[in-house]
Amino acid sequence: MVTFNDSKPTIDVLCPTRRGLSLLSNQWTLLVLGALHKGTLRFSELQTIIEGISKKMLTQTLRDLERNGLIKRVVYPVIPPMVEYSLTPLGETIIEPIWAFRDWSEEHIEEVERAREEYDRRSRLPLQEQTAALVQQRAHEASEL
Amino acid sequence: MVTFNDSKPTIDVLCPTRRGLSLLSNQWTLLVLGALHKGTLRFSELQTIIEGISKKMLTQTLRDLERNGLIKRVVYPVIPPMVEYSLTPLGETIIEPIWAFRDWSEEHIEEVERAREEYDRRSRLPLQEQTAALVQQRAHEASEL
DNA sequence: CGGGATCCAACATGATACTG
DNA sequence: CAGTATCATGTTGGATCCCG
Repeated sequence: MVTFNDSKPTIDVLCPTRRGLSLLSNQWTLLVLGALHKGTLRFSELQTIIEGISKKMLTQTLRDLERNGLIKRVVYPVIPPMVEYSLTPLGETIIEPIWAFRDWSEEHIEEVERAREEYDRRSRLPLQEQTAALVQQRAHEASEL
Repeated sequence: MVTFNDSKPTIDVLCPTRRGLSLLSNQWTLLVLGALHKGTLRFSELQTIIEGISKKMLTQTLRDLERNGLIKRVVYPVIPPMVEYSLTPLGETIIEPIWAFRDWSEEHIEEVERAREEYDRRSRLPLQEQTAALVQQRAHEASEL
């Protein structure tokens, strides 16, 4: 079986995994959740911590996370405004999978990037040399065993 | 510390997590990897299994995964063509984080969806009633303790 | 069968300006 | 400070047609 829901041999549009995947529709979501892991942060603190995020995307990401019940938003009626964000209990539960992915990235991302460079290098060669490069590669792999 | 790389108090653009995140740039990547977990599959099998994916996106996703060294592509010189895809050893390593996310989704996605409906329902109310709804909510939470 | 090439609509996102 | 609104642009992905 290759299913994600252990009931059909297809990966159904409505299986939990795909519904969950929709939460990570933008690349910032996971980073915001990760940043909030240690506790409460203000809007401006998040924007400082998450390098490169625009105000617009941070706002939008925070709204989505709040809407999905993963974070809590607290507005203090002061001037200038102050808004604090923190994980809800539900939000805390998603930290573990995020850490799993972070750990995988730290351990394997460089191998991925090496593979990518190798692929790109090879794709710039004429066809005949590609075959030769592959033979080389196989010989290299064999020598590692 | 809220960092993802345990070196700076920011989530750096080049930290492993963000470089890893770029692998999941499209929503199909994770599903394709999951589908290949049990073994080799042909292009057409993948398209059948992953409900809703277009030929174009499947092709593109498979190319990216191959480029990143996560899957292997084997072309059999027959007519009609036959192409088989399978995980590389590197690709196998990413299955565990994927399963972590799948398990989280199965366990928590319904709570997320309930929160979302609640949020949407509440946002359709006039402001005064929103406050009342929040008071209700707090009372409900308190009764659960 | 497993693509590649092209066109086009929808969406995502950055920049900028404005506000309580 | 923490947003919202608007505009401009780039990217994505589906549909379609073609090919060996």
